[in-house]
Amino acid sequence: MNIKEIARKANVSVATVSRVLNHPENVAPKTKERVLGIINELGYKPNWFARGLNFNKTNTIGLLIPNILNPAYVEIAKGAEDVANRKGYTTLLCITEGEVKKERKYIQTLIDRRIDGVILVSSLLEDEDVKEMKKQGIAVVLIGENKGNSKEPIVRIDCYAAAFMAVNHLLECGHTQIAMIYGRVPEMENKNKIEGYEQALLEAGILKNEDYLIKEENTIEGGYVAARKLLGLWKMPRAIFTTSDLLAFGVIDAIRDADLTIPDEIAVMGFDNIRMSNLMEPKLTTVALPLHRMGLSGARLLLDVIESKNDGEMMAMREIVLQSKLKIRKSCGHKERISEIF
Amino acid sequence: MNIKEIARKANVSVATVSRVLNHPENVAPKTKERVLGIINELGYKPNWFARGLNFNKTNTIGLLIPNILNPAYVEIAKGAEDVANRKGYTTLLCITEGEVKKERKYIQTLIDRRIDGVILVSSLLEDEDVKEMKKQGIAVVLIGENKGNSKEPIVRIDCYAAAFMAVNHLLECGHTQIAMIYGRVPEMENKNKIEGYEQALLEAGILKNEDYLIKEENTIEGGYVAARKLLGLWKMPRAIFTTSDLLAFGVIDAIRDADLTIPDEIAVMGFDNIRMSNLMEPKLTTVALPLHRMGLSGARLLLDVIESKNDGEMMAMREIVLQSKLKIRKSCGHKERISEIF
DNA sequence: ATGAAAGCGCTAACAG
DNA sequence: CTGTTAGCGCTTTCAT
Repeated sequence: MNIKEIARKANVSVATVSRVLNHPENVAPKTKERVLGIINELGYKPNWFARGLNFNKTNTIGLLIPNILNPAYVEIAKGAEDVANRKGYTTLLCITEGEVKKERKYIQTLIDRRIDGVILVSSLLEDEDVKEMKKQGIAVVLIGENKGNSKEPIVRIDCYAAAFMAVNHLLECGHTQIAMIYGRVPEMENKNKIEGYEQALLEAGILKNEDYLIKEENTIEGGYVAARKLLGLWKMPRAIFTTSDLLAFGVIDAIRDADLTIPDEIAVMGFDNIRMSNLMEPKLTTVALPLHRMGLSGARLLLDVIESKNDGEMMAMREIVLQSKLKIRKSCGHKERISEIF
Repeated sequence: MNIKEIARKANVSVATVSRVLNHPENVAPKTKERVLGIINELGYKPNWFARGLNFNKTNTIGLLIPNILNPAYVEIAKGAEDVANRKGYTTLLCITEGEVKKERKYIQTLIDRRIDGVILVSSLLEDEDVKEMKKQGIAVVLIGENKGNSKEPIVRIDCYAAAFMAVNHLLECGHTQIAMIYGRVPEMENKNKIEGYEQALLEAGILKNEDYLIKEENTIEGGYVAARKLLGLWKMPRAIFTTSDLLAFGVIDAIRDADLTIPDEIAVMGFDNIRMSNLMEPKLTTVALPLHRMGLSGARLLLDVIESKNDGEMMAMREIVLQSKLKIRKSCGHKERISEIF
């Protein structure tokens, strides 16, 4: 069923039907009523393609995240989707598995489908890729550190400071043998976290130990594997800082399998504060990120860009830096016990 | 840039360019080469809308799931997306929050966008809604029990049998005071699980206790709340069967907060076997579902329907029943200890 | 093997 | 306020 059919049944021209749908204010109440009646009665829906062909606007955004089995990303995605939905946009969720190749492939389909904009979460895409998208008229917003460090609007947290804070907490708990396990992705974020970790040690006058810095898949399994390496070391670390709660979960599992106790024999610090981090035994001390808010802000930013572009006014570069804070639970020992240690 | 431009630069007609793209076998090698050259050089991409206007095929499927923060659904989604992706389809992930209203809204946008098919996971949609979609030419496949129990192709597991098996295990462990916490959604699935639970008790000659059957949100928080109620009962249950691992997590948390020990003082049985269920302390005994495979099979089924529809051959109703099995870990006590109990 | 031209369903400028 | 009509970019007959 098409607009012509509706026009015929309503005894008007297709233009009038179209107007009823797009500029109802320009059509006589009586005809409007009649046309609307027929439309509802027949359940007519304008053809999406024909519409797009004219408008070249899809009311669709893309959302690229590395891994959907990591609740941290899901939280972000959920925040973004909420906003998009509320504003009448549909979201295309793309799981990149942390592979640039997959990202590029997704970007291509997204461009094909003429989406209005895209949110890149911890993407490995280069400046060049971003340029390409913008050339195709697609708005781009970043969440978290991205490789293509171009001047796009971005929502992020200060990973360097967050890691510094986390490691400092470990230090305050009396630890000196502090290892760090970081995920292969997100690349840039983890780089900053490493700097924070190293700076904290440096300021505490602790020499850095290459064996204490391990890169692994950013998954529970990755954490497990990395922890095994650490636990097998001649001089085992007494505290492990991980760049994600998922990694921390794996670490905890490995420590349990090794019959060591947390936090007495070894402390574990997470990062993200996903829902399940306080279900672990012991409850995980971690860096709390405003994940949902990150997604929210990112989507808002993107929609702003899209709509301001429609109005022709270029948007100035914008950067939103969100706050992270330490969530102190049980896995790093209690501050009250510091005295016991010394 | 459009097909006309390519045609001009290649000194051919638009028809030829179109043919190069769609029926390359019908165009002379030399011209084909030349046109392809220009296309690549200019990075030309056919307009998605114009294409759709002719084909009325979008290579897109929709995937409705109740909750993206439940890893069980995410696993299913991932399985489906894998298949879809591999076959060149894009997936529209829709999070329904277990609300029919949201489901209907999503269905409407999906229809608008002329997607080729949709996978309904534990949907609350009625037969009528499904009819509507099919009328609009959208293929429908179900995963899990759905409300609209229409004759659509479906992938499911036998929830009744699974619950029966789970409760039986609890029985074998010597339990008699067995409670059940079930989620508000998925509705039909949980209904079947209740039947399995009641049947198992019946066969064991245990009278059913209305206080022992609790409905709550299908989340960690829901499990916590429900467990609190149970623990506050005059005659507290000594075993709790939950219809999802997420609920079980909340239950475990509540039990810990009440300073009770699992499984000695109270046993917990989960359902789904999501990745994190063996990170809990104690490791969760649960009903293992082939989640990824469910998604996989669902997507394959859907694509079959879509493509067979294209070939005009109607597909017979198909039902795929997958196997669930008990994953015995620590949270329900050890079988070896049954003797101790008696 | 290629081109001309008729649509696909809709929107919007233009004319009345 | 409403109708006529020319596109939007592409595919596909039907000729040649």
